[in-house]
Amino acid sequence: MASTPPRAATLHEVAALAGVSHQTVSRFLHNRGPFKPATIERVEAAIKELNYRPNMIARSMRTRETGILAAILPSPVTALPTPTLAAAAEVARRSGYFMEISVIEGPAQDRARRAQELLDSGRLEGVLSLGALPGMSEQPRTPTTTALAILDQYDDKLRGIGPLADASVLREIIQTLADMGHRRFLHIEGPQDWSSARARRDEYLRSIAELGLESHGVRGGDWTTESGYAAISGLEEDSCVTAVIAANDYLALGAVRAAHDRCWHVPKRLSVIGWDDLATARYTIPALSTVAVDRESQGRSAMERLIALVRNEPAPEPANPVSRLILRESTGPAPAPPNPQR
Amino acid sequence: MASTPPRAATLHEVAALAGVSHQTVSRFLHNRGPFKPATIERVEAAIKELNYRPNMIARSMRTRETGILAAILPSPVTALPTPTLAAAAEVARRSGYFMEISVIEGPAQDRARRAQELLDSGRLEGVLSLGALPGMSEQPRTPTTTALAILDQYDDKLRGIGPLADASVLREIIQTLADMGHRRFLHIEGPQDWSSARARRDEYLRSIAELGLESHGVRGGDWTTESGYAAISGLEEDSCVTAVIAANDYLALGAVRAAHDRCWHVPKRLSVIGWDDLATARYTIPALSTVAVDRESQGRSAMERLIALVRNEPAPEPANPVSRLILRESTGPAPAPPNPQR
DNA sequence: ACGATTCAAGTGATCGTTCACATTATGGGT
DNA sequence: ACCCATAATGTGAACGATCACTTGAATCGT
Repeated sequence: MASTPPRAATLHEVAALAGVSHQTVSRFLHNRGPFKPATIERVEAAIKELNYRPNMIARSMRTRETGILAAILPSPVTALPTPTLAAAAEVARRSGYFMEISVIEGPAQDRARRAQELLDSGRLEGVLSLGALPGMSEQPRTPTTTALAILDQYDDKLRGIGPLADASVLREIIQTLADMGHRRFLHIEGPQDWSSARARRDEYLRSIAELGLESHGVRGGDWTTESGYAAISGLEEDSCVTAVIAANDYLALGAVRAAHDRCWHVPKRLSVIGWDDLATARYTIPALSTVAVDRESQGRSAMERLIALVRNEPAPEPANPVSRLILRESTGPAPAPPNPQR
Repeated sequence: MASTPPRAATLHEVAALAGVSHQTVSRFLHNRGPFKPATIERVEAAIKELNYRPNMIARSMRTRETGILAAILPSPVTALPTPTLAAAAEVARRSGYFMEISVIEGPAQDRARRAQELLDSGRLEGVLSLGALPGMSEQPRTPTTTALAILDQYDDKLRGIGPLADASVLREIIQTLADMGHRRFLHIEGPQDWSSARARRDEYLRSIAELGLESHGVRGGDWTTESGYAAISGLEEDSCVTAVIAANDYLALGAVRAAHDRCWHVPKRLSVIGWDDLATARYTIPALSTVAVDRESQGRSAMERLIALVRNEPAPEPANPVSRLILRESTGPAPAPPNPQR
């Protein structure tokens, strides 16, 4: 009807049009207190007429609550951890919060600075970091600080978020492969500023040593398929490596393809095992052995922890993250040694 | 030193401590106007002492600018389109905006409603939707509305964002396969509320008809590997389909594996082609033929369009999205007919 | 018919910042 | 010593909502 107003309608304008006070409209929007039917009608009409929408910024300014939590992730991640994020978002939603995702680029140092800016902005009630932030640790919300929870499988000091399930699975993997006759291993690691990557690497080295097996070393260094491909295609022909443990499925897929390209059959000549159980892992050829991490429950309990920190409630019982070894076609018995030793 | 203050320091507190007016501190924070060296020193000291951080909410309330754009995506997407998002975020960053990602769950109807809420919240200066929003279309920013750009390969009315590169590639695919002797095709489609999925399906049907080839129909319906697997494993043994065109790489990977499981060699018995050129597509076995969509430039120009809408500038020249057919190991000549016809 | 009680709605301050404007130093020329 | 331009800083009102109170209208028992 009327020409476009110069700006969005405010509470006061609605109130004026409805012939009531601004406070009445505010109460109406929050379903507080009883109203006379006539009032309801007039206010509703005015809201509709002006196409009124509450200004969240003004509201947040007064209440100091935004209802928004952010999940932040480092950018150079091959694929965003969708199931983790989805589970976290679902928990947030059910608790009345909205979760947004902020991708923070750059080296670890920069990331911590940008994360601090987010924490200080006052725009967020809590921040869930996927991946470690150098020099920062979990903190509850106070009038001066925004709550921060860190999901990095383990926090920086390896104080367990749940038991060290991570490590135990790696040992199980190596034991299983050893039982199949494998003696010489290779680890393709992830970026070492991820504590989950560090934990896998460390447990790999420890298990190899404790079980009296041989390691041909550690390669890789980021989370990409290319890196996995390079790790295997760069291997000497006589390396005698028969089993490869990759820090994630992308690395493992690259490794499988590299083996294929140099005519090393997987698993007859080389066994490969990944980590994460990507949605496609059971459909690849050969189907990829991997570690299924319960990413849903991981995301869920991290978000529950964050919300407890936001509300200054005691931390909820953390769900035990269950990491489960899944053997598929990419692993098998070690090949018979090319030239028998005795 | 001092005990934790009841709440974060404000401009006024800094000003009081430094012995200047709040406005001087504000100016200082924005590098406006010259200052006496002594003033600079005192203000800097006060900011440090109180660990002052400007409250972005209060600032936004006054300036009506938040510097924040959001990319929204529907949730049931197998993997977030990382390259697109990264490119978009980079453009935003360079233009002085911060891009956050909001995942909106639920059916198309709900999504549109939630998107509208985001648009109305006042928290965002612009919204970039990946995927169509029923009943909503691109709009510039006005005092009462938030800018909205939609990236769905093509917008709802198929008014080309750039030329219909999409379609032309599909025709090229079919022509190429026909040249290799293929006569009977199958399309595995994506969800039809995505206009890109619709465009692929429509062009598939049109090309088949115009080139005088046969279609065994259309299967699929979402973007998942499972769906692709089911499409092929459900195929009759005597379907005579020799070429499968999937609407994305996940569907294609499922199709390849299903073929493998029923002992249909890819590509000797069945050629499969995907869409998107996933990072892993060139490493799968067999390496997947696919369509490389320039997702970076797609994300980039969508974000440039959004920023122009936010600033009420004329729309920038859209970069021509170049879709390029990449033939790898999963496609090959059609098999000789099992029983020669003449 | 009147005071007490509950119902319904109104008033003005406030959150922390920026805007528009007013005011007070400072220094140089005559 | 005075004026004036410019440098440097100060003042108070917005922004649009909510909070903490206060006030006026209806209801009811006696």
